[in-house]
Amino acid sequence: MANLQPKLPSFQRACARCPLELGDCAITDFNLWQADPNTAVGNVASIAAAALPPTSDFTIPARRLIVRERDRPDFIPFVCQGWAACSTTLSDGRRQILSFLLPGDIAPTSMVFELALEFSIEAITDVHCRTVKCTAFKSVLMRNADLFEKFNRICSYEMSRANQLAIDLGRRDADERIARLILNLYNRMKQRGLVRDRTFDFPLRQHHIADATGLTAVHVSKVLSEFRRSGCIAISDRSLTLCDPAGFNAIADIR
Amino acid sequence: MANLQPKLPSFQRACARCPLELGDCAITDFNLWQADPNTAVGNVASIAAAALPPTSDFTIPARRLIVRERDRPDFIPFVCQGWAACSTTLSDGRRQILSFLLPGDIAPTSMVFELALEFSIEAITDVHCRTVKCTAFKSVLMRNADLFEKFNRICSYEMSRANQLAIDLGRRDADERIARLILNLYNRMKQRGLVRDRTFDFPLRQHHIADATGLTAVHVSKVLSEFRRSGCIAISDRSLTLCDPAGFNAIADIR
DNA sequence: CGGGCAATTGAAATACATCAAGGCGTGTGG
DNA sequence: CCACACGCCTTGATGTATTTCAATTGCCCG
Repeated sequence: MANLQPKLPSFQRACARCPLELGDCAITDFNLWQADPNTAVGNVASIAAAALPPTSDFTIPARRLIVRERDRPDFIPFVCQGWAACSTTLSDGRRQILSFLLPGDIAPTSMVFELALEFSIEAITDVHCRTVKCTAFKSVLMRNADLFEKFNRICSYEMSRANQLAIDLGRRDADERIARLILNLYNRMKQRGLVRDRTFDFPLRQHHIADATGLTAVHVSKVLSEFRRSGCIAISDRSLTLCDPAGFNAIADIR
Repeated sequence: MANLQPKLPSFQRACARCPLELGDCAITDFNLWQADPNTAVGNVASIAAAALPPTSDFTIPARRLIVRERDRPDFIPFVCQGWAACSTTLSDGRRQILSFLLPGDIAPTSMVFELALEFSIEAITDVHCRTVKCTAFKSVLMRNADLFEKFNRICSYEMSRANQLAIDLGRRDADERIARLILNLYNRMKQRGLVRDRTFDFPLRQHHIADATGLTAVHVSKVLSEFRRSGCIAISDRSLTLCDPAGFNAIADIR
């Protein structure tokens, strides 16, 4: 994977700019850098070290599951590098992706409290995770009002994103759904400082877009071709450029 | 409305059986009966009375909005009687219903913490509500671990319902969506002791079903006709009977 | 070199939307 | 009391967005 450095030092390199540049990063929010003394800086280090839960790190290769539906993991992962997808699969194989996890994201917060998972999390690229034990995480949240509030904000965001998804799937056509998905990813990457010249890493396969928008991969291919032909976006070599933001927002019915 | 008694005494009558018969009722969970001395019984009365937030009651006629999108109400309503729908509307009029509120339900919990609402709540039948101030409710939750846990369970349920909705809208056809909606309502009414002989009050218009399933009212009419013709369900006079549970579960792709 | 995943493209099928007309029940104003 | 409008449901005819099927290509990887 082009966007992933080879070994564990890679984690630190990718994260080196994190507490400074990343505006919106769950790992920073929850103070997990501190577990790595090399990355503890500024106000991050000032939060009570005693409150820190133990973490553990690992890398999952692309296309592998990180957690499986109906599992009961006792940890919750944070994504340090790479992209992942949360999805559920029906008995006959139909699949719906509920959310994408980008670098800096925490997995769905229901993992902290729920007994059995209602979704799988699958690595799209190679994914470097840092995980926290649920019990430890819960007790940190209970003892630290600030972290608790951050956690609640994330829960609210999840809820509102889930509602948005339902509206998009129920009441928007294919063009709108796909354009909105791409813009959502664009904006989240931008918040994290991962967009340069309107261009960002875009590792999704068309079947990921299909499963996220409730369409088929064939139709996604046709719509994307049309988007490219009209000059709104350009996709090449796993990266996407937003060529005509105004036009694309119009397609996405934004504003 | 057949299922609504005339005046305020009606509230008490409808609720008289509540803490005893209703297995799954947010109003009971949060101890709001206690505000009415006549209905405080058993362990309900045993919870610290000091922790009780003040409530206020009112009735909203059918088809009226209870709260409007983008409003910032400082209260959260509980539904004592009647049905309501939470929905969002796009600029061009397309509408998606995100959830139905049945007797005993609390409105979406985001109302407690969010600043601006992302949905409207509309009375389907005449609705009798009991509302609680958000600030008072929050402080009760913070002081009472038991209530806090109940609140969290409701949040989790909301989240998992929102995900279910996305899956249904993204990956299931019209028959499945409609059957699943009806079964979901059936089961929730049953939990509340409001199903008798497989029959329950069903005040939804076909356009409600359409807006909840992402279909048009015309198509809903055709699908429902087919369901009736095949003998799975019977609908008459605002009430619905589940004639063939096994067959209907099969249509809904359950189990 | 073969084999599997990914993307593209065209033709045919289909699920659902849209359009249109009619019926039925209910409230309302003359 | 009737006329009329209006909301709600039904049904058929037609239109269309998206799926399904199929064939082809490129590409990466072993």
